[in-house]
Amino acid sequence: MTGEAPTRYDPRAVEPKWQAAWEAAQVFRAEADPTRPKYYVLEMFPYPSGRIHMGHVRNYTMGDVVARYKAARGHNVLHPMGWDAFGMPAENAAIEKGVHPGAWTYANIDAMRAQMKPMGFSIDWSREFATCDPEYYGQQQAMFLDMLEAGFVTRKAAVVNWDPVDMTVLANEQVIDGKGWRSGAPVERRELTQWFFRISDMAEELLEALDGLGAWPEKVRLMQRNWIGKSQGLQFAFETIGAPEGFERLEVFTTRPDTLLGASFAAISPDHPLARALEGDPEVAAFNAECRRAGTSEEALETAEKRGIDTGLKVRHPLDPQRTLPVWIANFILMDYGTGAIFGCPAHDQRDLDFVRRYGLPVIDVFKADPAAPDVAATAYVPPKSQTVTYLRGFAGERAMTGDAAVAAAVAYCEAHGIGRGVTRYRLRDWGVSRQRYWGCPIPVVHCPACGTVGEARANLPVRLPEDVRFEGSGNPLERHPTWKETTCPQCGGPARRETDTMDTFVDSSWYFARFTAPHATTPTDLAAADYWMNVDQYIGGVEHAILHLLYSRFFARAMQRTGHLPAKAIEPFDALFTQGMVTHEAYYTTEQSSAQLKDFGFEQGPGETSDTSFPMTIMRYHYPEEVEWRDGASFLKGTEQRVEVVPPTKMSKSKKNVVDPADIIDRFGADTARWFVMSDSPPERDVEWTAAGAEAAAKHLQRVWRLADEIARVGAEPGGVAGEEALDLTRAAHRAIRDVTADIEAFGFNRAVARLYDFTNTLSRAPADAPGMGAARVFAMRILAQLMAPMVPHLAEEVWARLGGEGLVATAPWPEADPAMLAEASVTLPVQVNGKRRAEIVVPAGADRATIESLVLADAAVVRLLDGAQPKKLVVVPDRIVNVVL
RNA sequence: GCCCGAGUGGCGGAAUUGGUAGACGCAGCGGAUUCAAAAUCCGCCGCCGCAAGGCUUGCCGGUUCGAGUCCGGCCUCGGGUACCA
Repeated sequence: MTGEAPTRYDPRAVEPKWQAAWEAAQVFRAEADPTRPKYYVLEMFPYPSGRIHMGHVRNYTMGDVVARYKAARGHNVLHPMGWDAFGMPAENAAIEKGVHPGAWTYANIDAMRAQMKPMGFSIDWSREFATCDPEYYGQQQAMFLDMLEAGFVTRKAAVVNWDPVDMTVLANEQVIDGKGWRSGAPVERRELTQWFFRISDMAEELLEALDGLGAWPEKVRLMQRNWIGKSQGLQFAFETIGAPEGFERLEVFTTRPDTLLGASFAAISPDHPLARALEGDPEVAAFNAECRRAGTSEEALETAEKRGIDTGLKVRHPLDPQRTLPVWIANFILMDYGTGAIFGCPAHDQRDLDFVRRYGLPVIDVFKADPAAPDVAATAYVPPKSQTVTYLRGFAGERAMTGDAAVAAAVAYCEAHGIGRGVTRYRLRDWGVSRQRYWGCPIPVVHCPACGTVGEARANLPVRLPEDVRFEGSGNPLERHPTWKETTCPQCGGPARRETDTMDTFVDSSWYFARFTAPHATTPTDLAAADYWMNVDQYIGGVEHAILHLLYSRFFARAMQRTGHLPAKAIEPFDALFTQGMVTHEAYYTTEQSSAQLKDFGFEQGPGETSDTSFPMTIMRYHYPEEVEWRDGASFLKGTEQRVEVVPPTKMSKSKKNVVDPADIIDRFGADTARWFVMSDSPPERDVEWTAAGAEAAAKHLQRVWRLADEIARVGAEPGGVAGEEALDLTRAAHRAIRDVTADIEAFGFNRAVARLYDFTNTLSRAPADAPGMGAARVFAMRILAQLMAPMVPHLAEEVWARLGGEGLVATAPWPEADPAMLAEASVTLPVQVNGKRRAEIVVPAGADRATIESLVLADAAVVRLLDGAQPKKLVVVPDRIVNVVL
């Protein structure tokens, strides 16, 4: 070894240097090349909020590891990046700060791109686009027109949250405790005519195709299956007694027709036409109005207290016309599912049981586990349909049968007696895409008084958003724009009005993956490019998109294929999916006492109250991690005596201020440290908690690898090459590292790959440097280490590679192959259990047979002692794994 | 409410198909180096117990020669719930 001090690794200098080298060699530029297998890796593109956060770093590092690994394995890799750029936050910024949504969005994109480039991701930036580019949304409008013509689009009424003060439609997120988030006014439900994609027509096909998605997580397929919600059941009509004209029959859908004899009431949604028809009764009107005050979200409806009102109407039981059931309006019946009307069977449905207990309606048992079982009391009896039960009031065959069989028999019986018919229903509803907002893709349709609703002429696309708009927080800016909506009808040429709804941003993200294959095409896609690059081989993103985004994309790919925008093979666009966890951090807050006045909450001043009528309240204030310090086993606001409350790690969010800015980490430690940290420790599908100590440890390790490489390079390889047992041991360890790290990367076990790389680094640094042939062995091992680390920490890997005289760039070097001859193990250590507890271990040659192992075990001192002269009852031998002696 | 996950030392986690629970890392402790410190290197490190030994993968029960892993019943936390993206 020479006496020189090792050079220190300086990421600030090294990282830009290699980024420039990759740029100069155009390493990440993707060009179609039919001679090589392609690989398309895609991470869910970001919303341009303004800053990248650790979640982005983790997501894109995972994709980058895959992209760099696949490139090293000889694939022609496509790894693009873009921006999901339409959406509400831009409009909120416009309202709050007076900036134009477009200016705000493009400034954010510039800022985020500038933060992302220093991360050294292997992205083909020449394919970048934002969904708010007219070149993108214009093509989206063209496809909308194709889909309109092909029958994939429809218009119908839908219910929205309406803020009566701001005169605007609210997103579910903007409804807090049933009140508008800005105005504080109680939200109303309002029905609007909206544009829909007819995704429900594809329910069966989307369901069946899930079976083919073998490289998707099972949980995502399950969630989609349940979301589509195929169910088979009976639809029939009750004959009503005393109902208003036109409501002589009440259509009901049930998945449990076998429980029809247990019906004790019928119930309809407050939004059911019959419920509306009865609003002449002030009590009914008041009840319905009350129900409509809650938000429109399923969560709000389903978690609300179960309440109802008796309409006084009756219906006849179809199997027993002498029996009549009361008709209730109940807040838990969804108008969107089935027919908006049900019959209640409290004995076998917990929600119905809770309801009848509250309102004193009868409970009628239909079946029991066995005839002697007690009657239903506090909990409904709801066994799986596959279970055999005994029907007490059977009308459909045998008394003892499974629920499934009974349902089928009940449907057959009802069909034979003209009571109803078996139907298949899906929970999946059509996809409403209309948004009454400015910052979205305009729906390219014109309303003409003469021709009706007409698609805009292709020559007029894109229908651009107007620039001169004002944002005041009320109404739809496009609707209020003085001239934008005035146009001429593309059919008759007469004056007409533009559609002022824009599209749901989920539309934008439902085809961007296809656009990346030909981002500058003058048609939505280029079929040759799509044919080469599709499908996405590996898609990576958050599990929060498991249902909506992925289902909409699957629908869109099918619709695009049928309108000629994608090849047939792309109807399932994502071959493999990986859902990664979030990056979390503790959150910190302090509380302070304050006072508030009722008028602060929008209440009017009461008669006896003066303007200073106030009440105490506690205000919570969040603080950034760097404002907090630990002292005497407690946390304080830095430099003060104020105690800080610590919230367990949650998703990093601006509102909780528990964010760590990747830019700060890059400034301090470099991009490789950030990349190494987010790949370490936590399995990628699970949440990872960001800690300052972890980041420092990552930086230290990378420095250590550099020192080791530098030292090995100084010593160099002796001319004789690898020789000697110790040098051979190190070489074997290198081959094992290749085998294990490769397997871990293939299996998305990045944390395991990192652990193995730590292990291998330890082995390498502890190998005796002066053993014979060790110089060559160490140079070989160090180069392997650099290559195996390259997908995670590409800059350090290039520097080490260059220091060791590696040829060209690691980024373009082929992935190392493990030599099977170097992997064989001579002997194995077998644990010996006695009665299932480990008591000894024996070393046997690899592949030793049962007899050899048995004789070794029975001769083992510990086993002999425990046997104490007796014969074992049983000897379980699993060759190469374990031995269990049963006494 | 409903659907889907997750729970292992002080902490993040590891553990082919049921086969040595705790790899690797963080924190901590001890030592070397140093005038001292930083940095670095070496060692120890689940819990109880002086020890022999016993206990231990959210809780309760089961299957098995053997359970973190399989089955049944809970608890807690997280994601989604159709206009957040």
